[in-house]
Amino acid sequence: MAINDVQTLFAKSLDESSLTAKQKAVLRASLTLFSEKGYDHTSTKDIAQAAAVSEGTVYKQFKTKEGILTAILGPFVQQVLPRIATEFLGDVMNTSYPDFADLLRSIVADRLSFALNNRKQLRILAQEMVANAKIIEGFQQQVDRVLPRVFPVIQHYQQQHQLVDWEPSRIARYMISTMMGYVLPVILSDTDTLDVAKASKETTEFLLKGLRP
Amino acid sequence: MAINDVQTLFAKSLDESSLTAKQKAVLRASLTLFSEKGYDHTSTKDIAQAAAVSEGTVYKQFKTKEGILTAILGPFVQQVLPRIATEFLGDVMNTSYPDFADLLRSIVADRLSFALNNRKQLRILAQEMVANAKIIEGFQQQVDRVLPRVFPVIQHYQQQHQLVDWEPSRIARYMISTMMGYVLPVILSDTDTLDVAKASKETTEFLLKGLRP
Amino acid sequence: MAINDVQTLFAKSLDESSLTAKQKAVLRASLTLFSEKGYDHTSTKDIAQAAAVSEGTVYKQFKTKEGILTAILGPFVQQVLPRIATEFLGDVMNTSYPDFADLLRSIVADRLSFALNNRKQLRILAQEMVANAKIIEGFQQQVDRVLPRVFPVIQHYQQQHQLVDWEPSRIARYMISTMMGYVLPVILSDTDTLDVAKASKETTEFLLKGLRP
Amino acid sequence: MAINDVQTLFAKSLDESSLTAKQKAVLRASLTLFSEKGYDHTSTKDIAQAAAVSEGTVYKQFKTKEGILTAILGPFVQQVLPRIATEFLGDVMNTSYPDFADLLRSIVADRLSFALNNRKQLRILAQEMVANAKIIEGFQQQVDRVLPRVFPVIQHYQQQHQLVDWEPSRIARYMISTMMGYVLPVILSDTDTLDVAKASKETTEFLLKGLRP
DNA sequence: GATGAATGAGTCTTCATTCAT
DNA sequence: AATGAATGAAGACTCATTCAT
Repeated sequence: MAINDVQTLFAKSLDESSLTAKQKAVLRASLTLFSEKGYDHTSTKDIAQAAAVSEGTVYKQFKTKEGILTAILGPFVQQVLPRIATEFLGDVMNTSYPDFADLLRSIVADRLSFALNNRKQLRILAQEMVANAKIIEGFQQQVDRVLPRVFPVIQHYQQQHQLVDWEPSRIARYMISTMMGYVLPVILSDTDTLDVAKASKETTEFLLKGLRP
Repeated sequence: MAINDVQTLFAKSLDESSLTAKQKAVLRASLTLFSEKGYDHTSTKDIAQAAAVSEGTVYKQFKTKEGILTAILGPFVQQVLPRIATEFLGDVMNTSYPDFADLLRSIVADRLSFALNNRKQLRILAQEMVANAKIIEGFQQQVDRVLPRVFPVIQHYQQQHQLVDWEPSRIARYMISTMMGYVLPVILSDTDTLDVAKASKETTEFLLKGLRP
Repeated sequence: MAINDVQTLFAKSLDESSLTAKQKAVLRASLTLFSEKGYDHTSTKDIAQAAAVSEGTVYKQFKTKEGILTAILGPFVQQVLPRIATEFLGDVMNTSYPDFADLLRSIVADRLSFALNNRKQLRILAQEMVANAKIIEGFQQQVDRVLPRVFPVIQHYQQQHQLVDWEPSRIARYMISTMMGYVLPVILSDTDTLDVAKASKETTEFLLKGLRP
Repeated sequence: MAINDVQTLFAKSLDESSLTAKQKAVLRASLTLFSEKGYDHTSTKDIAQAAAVSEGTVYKQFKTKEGILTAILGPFVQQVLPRIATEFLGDVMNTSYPDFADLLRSIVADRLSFALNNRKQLRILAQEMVANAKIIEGFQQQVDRVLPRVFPVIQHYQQQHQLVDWEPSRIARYMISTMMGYVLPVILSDTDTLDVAKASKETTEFLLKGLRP
């Protein structure tokens, strides 16, 4: 399953990296603080204290404060995101669901779980995307690279008359929008929790209705 | 039409307010700078310069920097938003569209235009909602107050078998999500422009399919 | 009696002055605020509000903030103080108390009352003397001018063997010190009140013992 | 002798404290500047420059500007003052002067020296006491705690008919007042210097006369 | 590698003072 | 005479970043 891969990949980038225990602590503390108080409102002093480390240590590996953000978001955006996309597409292709309904069910459940498991990073990502024009462009580029690879899949089901004959980008938009409708509130307010099973079922039900020919 | 009212209302709150020409310049400059660089990355010195005004003047009316934000977002969230909601519901009720399709077309076109016309404020609102736990709560409260008033309308069309028999909140969620799918990218990246007519048509088409019984 | 003269003199400087009602209000408000929060911690805005007057009005008569202080302390130090000293000496000389004890009783009662009646000004005076090297010099000059005129009186009683044969300045020092011992606590903490009658009696009793030949 | 202890104690609190050389420079510079220009008229920039240190360094140890004041006055009021009082009383009790005259001579010489050696701090203390209601209360509390411990000593000499039969608090008041009469002018105007030997002699002479039965 | 003292530019905010109306 | 909007120079404080130990 892709889900586990996501976590594994991200965990790996922490373990494989030539980071000392203290520097990992810095990253972990930063992840929490950034998602709680936002990047701008987190001082390097805060991070050092939360990581039980001196401020000097914070700057040993990550030359700047933005370096920490990059260390958290960079792999997420530039590696983890595309790679899981590829794997995921491989999954889809290999399994080659005969039914679009089955594919949709798989996609939705997978993505919702992913979002739930990576709430903190996604929250930081959202914060930075909204505050930082540069980040949003980087994200846009990744999306633009990944999305077209999904189009053939969509077209495949359109040819089999299982999907309405709209532009693939439009269909992708609705899929993403509808999932976001469940995910965004959870990311923004840490209070609510998401019943993934129910949400997946509802999302699939609506999308199947709305996207059938 | 509600659209014009929105603009009028907001324009009024600038004109009616006991603000000097210079103070209005402060507000206008802040609106632009906040939406461009974000609230945190805009210094009061920036604002003063952009408004061609001294820093002292900035603080004459708006006691604090946050006061400026409140002056921009406050009316938007606490007055404009609810008021247009009420007016809008009045519109809907009075006109009493016999067809849900007509209602939907009206809603979608209206909301998309509103979003487009208030891009900057919405961008700031998004920034603050993501960065500021308090703002998101205030927004949530407004939503919680307005949304239930829409439910009867939904139920009305359900009884007439024009709408699928799901919970009103779920139906509202999909309507909002789908519209957000068009609006969010425009808000976040000021580059793209939205073809409201086309977007309205597409949104309506999809929602009608997905929400019919 | 000298006491009333003091008040009269000070009141006169308010009434006689070519000040409008509003400007007098400024002076009254300043007197209160300065004595409560100190000169430095009182802003001209505070004064304007407390006097129910615009900031512009504050500056109409008193060109600067220090001008207000001068308007309050100036007459007190440069006119009122010396003048009452003169009058008082005239009193003493004219009445020509045969007994030093009678003179002392008169002096002490008079000065303690004066201090009590002018608490606020004295408090401000104390604040400024301690904070401001210039003020203390001005005060010192006045003291140096007034004090020598008291010496003959002291010497008179020394020649009559009613007063110990110390330097007049030393005798004056003890008289002032002892009275200050009662007055200072009252000035510094507005809470206590002084039983002038009792204090006068005690002070006189001690000084007579300590200063007799 | 208590005198040396005073200096030692205060010097210790500088040396023992975990302060860098630079931080001590900050404290020294502040002590001078505060006593010269007053707390309010000394900016943190002034302090930094006088200490040949960056403003950041000033704030490293002393979180706020008031923190510097506390670092200077705090130990003085809360530790040094009471401790020397205790030690001093120990001195008095142990030595158990048979003659009140001897005790008085000892007290007066000791206190006058102390005042002279701590001019700067006392000047700042005076400034703050007059400007700051809180400081004066803290000081009052210390006085209220220390003074009653002196009363038994006074009563002891009263029983031996060496001291007039007034309330101990009244006797203490005159002792303090008379000493203050010599000390205050020196503290307020840094120009004069005090001939401690002469002042002690005079003070004792007057008090003995004034306080004998 | 790790520390934390040191830096200094930058931030929000206050305030005495001026001036057009 | 009176107003209060406007000014801009400080002021206290923060923070990312560097460097000697």
